[in-house]
Amino acid sequence: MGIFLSTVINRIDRKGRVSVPASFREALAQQSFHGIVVFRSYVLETLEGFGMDRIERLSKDLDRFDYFSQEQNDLVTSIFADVQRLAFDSEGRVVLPKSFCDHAHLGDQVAFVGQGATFQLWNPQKFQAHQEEARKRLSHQKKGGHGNDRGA
Amino acid sequence: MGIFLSTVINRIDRKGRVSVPASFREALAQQSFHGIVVFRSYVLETLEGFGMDRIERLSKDLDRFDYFSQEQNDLVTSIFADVQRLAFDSEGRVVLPKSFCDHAHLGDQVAFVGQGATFQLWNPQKFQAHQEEARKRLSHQKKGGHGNDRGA
DNA sequence: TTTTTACCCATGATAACCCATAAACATCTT
DNA sequence: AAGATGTTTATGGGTTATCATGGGTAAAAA
Repeated sequence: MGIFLSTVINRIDRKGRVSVPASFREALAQQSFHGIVVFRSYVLETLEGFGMDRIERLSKDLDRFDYFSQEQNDLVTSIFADVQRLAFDSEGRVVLPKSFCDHAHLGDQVAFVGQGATFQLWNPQKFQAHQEEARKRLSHQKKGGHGNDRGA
Repeated sequence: MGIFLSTVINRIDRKGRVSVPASFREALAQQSFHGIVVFRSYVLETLEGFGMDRIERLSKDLDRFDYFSQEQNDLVTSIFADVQRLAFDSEGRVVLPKSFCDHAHLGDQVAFVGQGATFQLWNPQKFQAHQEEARKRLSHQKKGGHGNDRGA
């Protein structure tokens, strides 16, 4: 499976369509489902995305007749219930549901942000702020003494 | 076997019919029985649903347990005795028994809620509250300490 | 009969599909 | 090195197919 790298900002047209970056589509090329899988982060104002195979694996992992694990139930109703399968059109675009655009405060642009095995969809301004904070945290950590965790 | 994703709210018409979402029907496509299998959750005010093959597998799984355990008997009574097989009409709709609508407090709308290998039927308002609670619990858990910060 | 259940067709809204253009990028040529 | 050319990618719009929903009617059950 390919990996998702760099940040690409694309436009949302009046029909709500966005091109998924070509490099991301390439990373998803050999999947069963021709499209992406997206859900609302329950921590950040962003959308989490990846390929169908990943959600299928997660489904197998969580498949059980155990109704009494609170955390598992929470995960299932927060993720599977929320997930949208967004199929590519013939040009490699998807349409984001309105509720998802609201959650991530998307206007007429989206930032596709590679995260390795997954990616995120951000309001470009919000992402810039988020990224700067992340970098600041890391550099303070370095100056402060004890080392990075897996930092570059 | 396909998996059940997203939440779709559909209307119950005056004859009691509801369209099962097309994506759910697709997930059930290669099953022997052309319809869904539903029973009342014994934990929540919701209906649990899936395809025929799964109830057959559940039957096999329970077979391996102790025949005379209390839990076994309770499960069998709670699930198998309660299960309804609901066949699709030519448009992919089913009719929910009145006792089931009462259990889940269904009025003229149902939320079909994907849970991966299974799905649930909810009163839309009740589900929204239920989902928000689940998300809140998860996000507190994340912020609270141990996990990574790149939460879903 | 009266009620219920299954099947058939009609319609409006929406999402998928097709083609056209524009912008970005890389390659080749002179 | 600059310009020309070709190719991939992103964007825009129009048209068709699919889906959810509603109603009618005939067979089956009560």
